[in-house]
Order: sequence, then structure tokens, then C-alpha cells
Amino acid sequence: MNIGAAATRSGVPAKTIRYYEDIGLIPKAGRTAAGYRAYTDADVETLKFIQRARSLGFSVKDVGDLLALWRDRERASADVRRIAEGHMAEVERKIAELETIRLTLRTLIEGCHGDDRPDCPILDRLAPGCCG
Amino acid sequence: MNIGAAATRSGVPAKTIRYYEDIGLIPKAGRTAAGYRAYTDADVETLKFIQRARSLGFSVKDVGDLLALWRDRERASADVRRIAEGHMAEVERKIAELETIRLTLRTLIEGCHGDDRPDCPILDRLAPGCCG
DNA sequence: CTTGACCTTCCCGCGACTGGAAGGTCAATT
DNA sequence: AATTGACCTTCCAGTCGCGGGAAGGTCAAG
Repeated sequence: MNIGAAATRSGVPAKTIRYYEDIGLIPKAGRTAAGYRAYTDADVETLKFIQRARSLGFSVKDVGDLLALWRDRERASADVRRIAEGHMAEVERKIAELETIRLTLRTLIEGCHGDDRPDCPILDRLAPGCCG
Repeated sequence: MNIGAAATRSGVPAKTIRYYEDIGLIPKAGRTAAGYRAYTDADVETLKFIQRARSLGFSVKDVGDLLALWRDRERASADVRRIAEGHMAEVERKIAELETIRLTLRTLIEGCHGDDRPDCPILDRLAPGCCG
């Protein structure tokens, strides 16, 4: 299977597959006589694995670690879990940060009449002590 | 005032101030005879404005637009509000995305016993139909 | 035998910085 | 007067995870 077919089947764009090969996330693909990369069904499964992990927000580095564990039949599930917990902590941190921002924005937007007059609590908040 | 003092007072790192000048977010600073950038208190206020807007997650492009409105005494608060609303929508979109991820991760982590055995619902989820 | 869809490598760009190298300047101390 | 060390300057490269596009080779269909 050529890279285009592997891309369609896995959901990972061809350019991204080449990139993953480049950075060593996946091993170098075999080549046809003409130099085309050749993929097997197993390769597509790996790509799907990567695609799902990425869509859960795991970093490419984490995905590499998860891939290694996936391939390792002797793995300890604790290792997998540790990676997932680390990622979830990061996700929760980001959510908290965004929630704080959202609350602030909501308050500011509610206070802004939003007409053609210049006075605006949003700008006042960004420049306290300066123009107000 | 030199860039270091402006950085300390505004909370924007010196490197970042130079970067902002480079990309045109702030006008080119005046120079001393020796070629050092010179900043006024008003410049520091501008940098503080930028710092606060960035800490609310506004893109540098949005910050540029907000700065222009801030400087415009004839502005319509509706324009400011529009920018804030656009940003809040984006923040809410990201929160929703992260919440979905968080829920999935929590479920997966809860299902993973996390010991030295290899079976793991997290990997099963990433590779369905492959190893289980 | 040509067309058009595929494939290859290559390098550049994004956003928003951050780090570091190589060199100039300034104020204080010896 | 010389030196030290903290500052400043420019420029280049790297981060992360790709995407765009150029220049060229390959392949199957018509």
C-alpha cells in the first residue's frame, strides 16, 4: 500500500506520516523498486493508534512512549497509566486556566455596553490606572 | 529607561519586547547615543496593557487590534466587545474539547488497574480490534 | 503517448516566543 | 587607568506539530 492509501485508511495525512518517520516516531517504511514507501495493514494499525492518541491530546513524545509500551508484551499497565495520568493533569491544568480566563472575559463582556460610545470596561481592565 | 527596566516594570521579558517591536506590535523604540532602546513610562503602560491582554489569552494579532482601539479615543466599545466575544468563543471551544478529553482519560484511567500486569484498557482503547 | 494522479525530497512558514553566540557600553571598583 | 560584571546590541537557531508548495520521478488509464 502506498502512503496515500495508508493516510486515507489511518486518518493520518501523508505529510504527517513522513514527518513521523522523520522524527523517528515510526520506523522507516519499506520501499518499492521505484522508491515509494510501502505500508502493511499492521503499519496502518500503528498509524491509527497514533491518530487516536494524538486526538486525545497526547504529545508526540508521549505517543512514542505509549507505542513502545503497546509493542511490549511484558509492559506494566502502571507505566501506561502513569503517562495517562500525567497527561490528564496537564489537561486539567489547562482547563482551569481557560476557565479562569472565561470567567474574566464573561464579566468584562457583560459590563461592556457594546455600542458606538468609547467607554469600555474591557479596555479599562487592560489599562487600569491609565485611562480610568 | 533601558529595556531591562522596562521589562521588569511591565512584566514583559526584554527579549519579548524586542520581538514585539520586530513584528510591529509596538512602534520602534527611541535610541540613546549608544544605540540602547529608551522607554518612557507611557511605553511601560503599553507593555503592561499587552501583558494583561496576553495573559487573558488574546492572540498577538488581537492585542494589536485592542491596542489600536485603546489609542483611539473615537472608538466604539462594540468593536472592543466583538474582539473579546470572538476570543471567548474560542476559549469555550477549547474548554469543551479539553473537557471531552478529560472525561475520556478519566474513564480510561479508572479502568486501568495500574500494576505490573500488561493488560490495560488505555492501550485497548488506542488499538481497538488489534489486541483485544 | 499523453494525461493526471500519485509519489519523492527539499525547504519555508506558522505562533509566540526563548536561548545562545559574538560583540559593544556603562558604572563602579581597584 | 584598567578591569570587572552587568547590561545592551544584532543575528541565528530551536521549540511543537505539522502544512504548503516547488521541482522532479512514477504509474495506470485512455
